[in-house]
Amino acid sequence: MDRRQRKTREAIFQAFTELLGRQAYHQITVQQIIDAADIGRATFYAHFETKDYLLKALCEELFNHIIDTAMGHSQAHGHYTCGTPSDSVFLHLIQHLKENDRNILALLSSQNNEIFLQYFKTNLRKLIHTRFADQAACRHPDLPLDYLVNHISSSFVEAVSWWLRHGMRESPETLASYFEETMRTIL
Amino acid sequence: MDRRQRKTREAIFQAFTELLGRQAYHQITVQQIIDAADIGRATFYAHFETKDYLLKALCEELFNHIIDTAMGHSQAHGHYTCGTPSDSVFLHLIQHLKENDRNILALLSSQNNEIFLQYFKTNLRKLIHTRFADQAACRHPDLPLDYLVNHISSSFVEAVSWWLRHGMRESPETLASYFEETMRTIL
DNA sequence: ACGGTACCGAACAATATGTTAAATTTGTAT
DNA sequence: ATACAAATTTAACATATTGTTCGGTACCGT
Repeated sequence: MDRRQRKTREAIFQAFTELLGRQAYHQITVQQIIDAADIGRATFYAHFETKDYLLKALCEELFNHIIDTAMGHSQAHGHYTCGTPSDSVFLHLIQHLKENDRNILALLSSQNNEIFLQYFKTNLRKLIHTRFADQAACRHPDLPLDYLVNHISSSFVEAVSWWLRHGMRESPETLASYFEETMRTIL
Repeated sequence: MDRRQRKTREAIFQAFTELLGRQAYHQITVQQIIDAADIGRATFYAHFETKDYLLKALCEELFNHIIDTAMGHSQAHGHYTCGTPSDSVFLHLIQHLKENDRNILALLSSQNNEIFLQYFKTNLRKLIHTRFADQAACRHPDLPLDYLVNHISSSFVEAVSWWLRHGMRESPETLASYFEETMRTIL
């Protein structure tokens, strides 16, 4: 990819996330992004068809990265933590979030959370499915697998969301233990 | 309230919900609502300052009603079902949803679900708090009450959301039993 | 150094928003 | 039944945003 393209694309993402930290998504105008990124109007539309597509691209970059590293983590350490392999993944996810890459915490906690949590949830379902489906299904043969996967992943996202709402007072370990406790019967 | 006001307010709500069944909230314009409701432009703004306020008003009417009746139900039948008072409330909630008052199912399931689920969740937290706080806190003294309430209510909303996504194939009783099962340790 | 391509800047039509004013219809209280 | 009050209508208005177009400029990769 052309160097110029990378730079403006990065500038747009940068400006966009910075704006998202201050205002709700719906209230942000393309013009604001253009001004903040300091680019020409036509340039923006050369990169993204719409504000919605920009959001989508940002989310994909963000969550694909998070889920992928978590995926790698859980696989790499899988055979070292046979006893309770679950908390390992979730703890790593929380810790990774706390590193606040690209100011993701602001995006997840602010007025925009509905949008981002939706993406988060969707991506997480894949992880949970490949990682814990067998385990959960074995413990609850009477529940549909879909239902279980949905319950686990949405519960985790809601736990993180709760954590953010309350100013992240708990340590990642504590939060992970909270989550683990509510999932005791399931995982 | 003036009869004319009631009628136009109702017409606006009617048109709005009907539109929400077909398009996403953000894509709906005030003009569309005006046309569908067949009212003058100024009239709309005399009733609602903004599209967002209209949404808020609709949500409040919708969920206040649902939660209130559920609240009443649980209190009225409380002493008859001392054994498992929990499923009673949740089952009634699901059944009430299935009656599809004001086409609420379309709103919850369509592209707008994030918005409505958010309202649903918020209102449900109050119900859960006054109804199950003691019970849950007693079983999990080491978890913050906030966390528990959030977990229960969001799990229920996610269960309903899952149910809708899959075409409501299960009966309300079955869904309630699924939910009950995942909440076994907690409630 | 050269060809290609990404950027700029300005202008453009189209559309949506929210407000205002006067005229008209309707409700309600007496 | 009447009269006053209040809601609705219609049309016009300024403003803001969107997405596109085009000629010109600066930059990249080879």
